[in-house]
Amino acid sequence: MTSVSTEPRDTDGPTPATAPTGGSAAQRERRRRILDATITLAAEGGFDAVQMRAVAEQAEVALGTLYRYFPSKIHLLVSALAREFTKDVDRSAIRATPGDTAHERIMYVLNRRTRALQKQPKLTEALVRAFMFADQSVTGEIHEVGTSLTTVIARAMHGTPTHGEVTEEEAAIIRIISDVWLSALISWVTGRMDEKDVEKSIDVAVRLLLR
Amino acid sequence: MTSVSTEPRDTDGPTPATAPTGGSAAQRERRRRILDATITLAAEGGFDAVQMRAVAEQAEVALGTLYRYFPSKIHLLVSALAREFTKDVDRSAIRATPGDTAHERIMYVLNRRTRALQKQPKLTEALVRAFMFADQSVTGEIHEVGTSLTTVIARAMHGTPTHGEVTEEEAAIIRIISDVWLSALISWVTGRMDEKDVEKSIDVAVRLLLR
DNA sequence: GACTGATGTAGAACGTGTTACAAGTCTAGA
DNA sequence: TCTAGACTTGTAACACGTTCTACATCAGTC
Repeated sequence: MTSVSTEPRDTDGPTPATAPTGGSAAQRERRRRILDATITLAAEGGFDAVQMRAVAEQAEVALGTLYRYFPSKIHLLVSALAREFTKDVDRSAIRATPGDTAHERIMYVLNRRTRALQKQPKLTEALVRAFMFADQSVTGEIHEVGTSLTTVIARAMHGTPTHGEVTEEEAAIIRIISDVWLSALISWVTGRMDEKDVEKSIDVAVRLLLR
Repeated sequence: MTSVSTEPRDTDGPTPATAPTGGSAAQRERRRRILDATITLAAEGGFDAVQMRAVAEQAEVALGTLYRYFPSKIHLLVSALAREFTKDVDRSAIRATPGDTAHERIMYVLNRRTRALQKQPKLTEALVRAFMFADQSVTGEIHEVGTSLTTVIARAMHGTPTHGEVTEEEAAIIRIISDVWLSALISWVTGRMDEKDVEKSIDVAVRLLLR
């Protein structure tokens, strides 16, 4: 309970594969099944449908095991989000982003991601709400998500899949764009913006920041 | 349950004072006691300490009555936030904001608000997390908060307490600043940023947007 | 003053996230 | 093979948000 150390893992026991790698093959497999079940349930019924007992049942693990792998529902959902975003980063590394200007390229990647999320509104609702609700204990997973997003935007900005250096100013701009995108996503999830509003608000932000 | 109307109030029954005004004096008084209890509990122990039974007890109303006034814990907390923010707006209407440039004035009001929030970290945590977790049913209260924030920034931008017109572009800039401020606040609440980071990130955003 | 409908009260009950625990199973090393 | 310890299972229990029920109170109307 007194986990005040800076790194939240490995403080008090033999907790297994909190990280995607490590552990036995059976453990990695269990972890995969759990995250798959999470995504499936979230896609069907959103945040409320991701019930720990249901996830455990669908993943064919005991409830206690589920909690051994993911210490809370929020950790579980944010980890699922992190896994999805990581896939995106890998994809963005393969080829250059289409578009002639930084503005066009950034809008391309963000809109593509936005539309993908909007095709699965329930899933998005679950993941975004978990992300927003996360407290200090989820710092690691949150950071992973942030890094993925930053990397993708940075690559789009430069137009190359290579991981070029970014200046201080560019980093600041990227952070602001991320903030705006996330805020817009929240507004969309909670029904305060429609798809057009989301694209528009990001477009305006990018235009103002890159001028 | 089928409250798809644009205005969420008065759809299905004799629900009393959802709005701050209206109802008998005794009802306004109960509403005030409930929100006071909410703020007190939140200030002491944060989101988790705002337990519906505890709020009801401290406000000296029955649990059922509490739910009649505020249909969920989230509504309750966001309403409390809205009340606090409204006080701010009233204050900002009284006198001009100090500062020679829009940048200085905006930073002045946002930093003042930020520091006030940081003096009561538990309270802020409770309010911000509720705000983030709010779903569609809380649209009204959320909108109230957003309007307050926008108004305060707009006044600071122009340097006058009068409610002058804002251009499309100014409105867009204000929205982005709000987004950044909120994101920074979340990061601070969840321990991913310290006070300096918050001020800095807003300062950078304002500088980039007002240049 | 008595009736009536809305409002408030007290407390039980339910659902779901989380924790606890006893017992079974698997793995590494002797 | 045997044993120790970690891991997994199944299940019960607990906490808190939320709902429900039966009764009390209060305001307005006859």
